[in-house]
Amino acid sequence: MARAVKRKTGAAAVRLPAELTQARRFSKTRSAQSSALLEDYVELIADLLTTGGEARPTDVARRLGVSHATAIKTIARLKREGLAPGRPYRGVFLTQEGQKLAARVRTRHRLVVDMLLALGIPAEAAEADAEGIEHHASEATLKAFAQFLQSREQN
Amino acid sequence: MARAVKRKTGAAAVRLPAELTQARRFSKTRSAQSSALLEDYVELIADLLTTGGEARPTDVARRLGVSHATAIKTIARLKREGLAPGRPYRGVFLTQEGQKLAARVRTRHRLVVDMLLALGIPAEAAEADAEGIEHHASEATLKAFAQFLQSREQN
DNA sequence: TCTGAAGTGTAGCCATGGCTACATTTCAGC
DNA sequence: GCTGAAATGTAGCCATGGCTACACTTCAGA
Repeated sequence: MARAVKRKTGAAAVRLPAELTQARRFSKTRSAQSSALLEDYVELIADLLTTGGEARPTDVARRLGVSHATAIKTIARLKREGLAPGRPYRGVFLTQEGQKLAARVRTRHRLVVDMLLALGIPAEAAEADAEGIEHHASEATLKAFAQFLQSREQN
Repeated sequence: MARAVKRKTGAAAVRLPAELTQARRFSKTRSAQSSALLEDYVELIADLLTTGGEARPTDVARRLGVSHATAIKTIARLKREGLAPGRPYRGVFLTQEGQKLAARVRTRHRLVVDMLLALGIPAEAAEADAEGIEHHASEATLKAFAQFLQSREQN
């Protein structure tokens, strides 16, 4: 049983499209994960700025449940990528681009949460799941969510 | 504007529950990501075993879109965690635990895909999004998805 | 039986995102 | 003004999950 069956020596060159499609899907999922972190930071910074007028690394760290060192390191990456300017010891802000990203992320987050709530999922679970789900919802999915919610409202 | 406002020196001790809740949510999301990879591997190995009778590292790598070295390294981790036994050069299999996990993951995957399809999302987008979403759907959310689909069928 | 191609495994590199420990800066209150 | 506590920043460690390069096994076919 353990012995491998006949090697498909020649067949390896004939790559099946289905195989490639699946590989592409996984790649997409992997890259989504790398941008997810930045999106979370930007969204949180925007939230801190609007509610408190300032966004300090310590607050970011506390809200995300990571050490302040981790938060500062990631914020440095935000700066490198032109999303969040800020001078040392003076808190962090958002560039126009950062603000646009934050707005998009916030809208998307609310949409996903509303969708889950509409399905009858308890608030706490809906919030928690949305945190993970939102980074993997394509435009098509978001549109479908919006349409579902809209059709719901009309009844 | 850049100057930080009054430090809330004493208030730091009075941790808001909302803050902790959010931090907990993010932690949960982070840990979900670490198990997501193993789940994907186990699901794929199960699929290869049922359709082809064997699961070879190269096939796994090809389907996931990673190098064979990466696949082998992760499969080694599966072995360490008691999910997938296998002797060198003889393909990989699943322990009972691994099979149970695979079954759970497969059911969940299909549920998420069906849900997205039911919302009118195109098949390719539904498959791709499900790949990311499935790892973040709690029991409550899965139950809600199932109920939604069931109510749909009755109409 | 031999051999070479394909598959498998190993070594070692990189980036990311965690962490702790330590150094520096700021600023409220004396 | 000083000073000490809190915030901020830096250094360096670890694990994970990618990769390439190279070494070793297997086995189909000559």
